[in-house]
Amino acid sequence: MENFIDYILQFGHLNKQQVALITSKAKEVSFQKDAYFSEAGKIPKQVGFVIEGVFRGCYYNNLGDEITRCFISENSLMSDYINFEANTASSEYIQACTDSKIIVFSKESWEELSQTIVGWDTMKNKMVQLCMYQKSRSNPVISQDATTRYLEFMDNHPTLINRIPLNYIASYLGITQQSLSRIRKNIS
Amino acid sequence: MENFIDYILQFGHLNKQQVALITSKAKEVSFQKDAYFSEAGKIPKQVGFVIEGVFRGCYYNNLGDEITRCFISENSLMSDYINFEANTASSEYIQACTDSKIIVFSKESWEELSQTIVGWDTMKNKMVQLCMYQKSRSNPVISQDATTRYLEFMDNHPTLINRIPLNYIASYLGITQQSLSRIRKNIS
DNA sequence: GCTTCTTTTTATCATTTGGTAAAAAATCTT
DNA sequence: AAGATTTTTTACCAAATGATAAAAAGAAGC
Repeated sequence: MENFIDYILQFGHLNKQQVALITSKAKEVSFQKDAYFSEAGKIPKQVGFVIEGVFRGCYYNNLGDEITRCFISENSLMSDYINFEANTASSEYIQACTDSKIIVFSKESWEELSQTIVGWDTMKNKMVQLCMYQKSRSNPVISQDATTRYLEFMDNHPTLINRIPLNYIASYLGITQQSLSRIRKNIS
Repeated sequence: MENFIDYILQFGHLNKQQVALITSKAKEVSFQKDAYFSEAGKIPKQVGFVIEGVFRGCYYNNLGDEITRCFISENSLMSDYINFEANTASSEYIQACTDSKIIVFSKESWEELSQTIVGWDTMKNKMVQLCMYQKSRSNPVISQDATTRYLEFMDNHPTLINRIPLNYIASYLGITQQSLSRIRKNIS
């Protein structure tokens, strides 16, 4: 929980009372590997913050291929935020890649914070926007070849490589698992 | 200007006075083809809204290749918003692909609106977040082959194909201009 | 209309990546 | 420990894309 408080204090100041209020609204939840935090076709009802573990955002294309769009690891906000706000169904899944612990806020709690803490909305929006921005910046670059994308992935996510299956990483990088295996061999 | 008012009214209600205030802060500006709205290394000082024309977000990689990250056409918000808000230098360019007309708000004007119009911040953040979200969704999908990416690009941007140079589109799709030319030939 | 400059296409060959199949290695169950 | 399952690696060949060079087409200036 302290990690989450540290995280939000990056975006503005809060007094002890306010911190206590936020803490009281948060709930710690465990997720087993492969469990879904959010599912395609359902309206996202929660905002999460990853305490321990790794999640991924993914979807299926018209050929049934599974495509990983992003990874979310420790000390990151996790939500299909646009659909969460708009009360609309998501088109993606958010799935635990490992056994995980997260903090969640229900939609009601999340909205109550806006009404009771002056300045929370500003902090919240900075948080959400920075999140979206960073995600867009860490994505693999389509004009680079697969080897370069893999090397940059390891730069951006040095701790992930040994924690999640390589087929997730391959689908994130836009290549087959076999190609990724070949690339790993050629590098080392 | 009406287009911009229609655009913002999607995100909330405003009375006539409020609309008039917003209008008074906006300035219409022309951009010639190739001119920069925003530049790498500089702090973005304006938020724009495209009335007529097409812009692109682009940057240079370590080989000096020019890479197009997005296109921004009529009736869209245009800004390196995170750096605009944070007063930090951008790492990208926003460049006019055609002669264009846009509306701009200076940073001062943009912030005055927050202080004078109740609810503007909420509308503004919805706008910005939806913008970021849509941009991330319309990006070429890295796991698709170049032909599919090109076909989806034409679906997503049917009006762009005849208005902007093909090398911009190629760099957006992550392929060489020669490859794009070959793909176009094979399709038709 | 002619020249110059820019954009787009074509062509050839090397390299990268995908598709398919199978083997090997690692992990999990019992 | 043995068997079953999952994950990762290998191998082979076909297809897609890149690199380089050059030609063709189109646009701009005089």
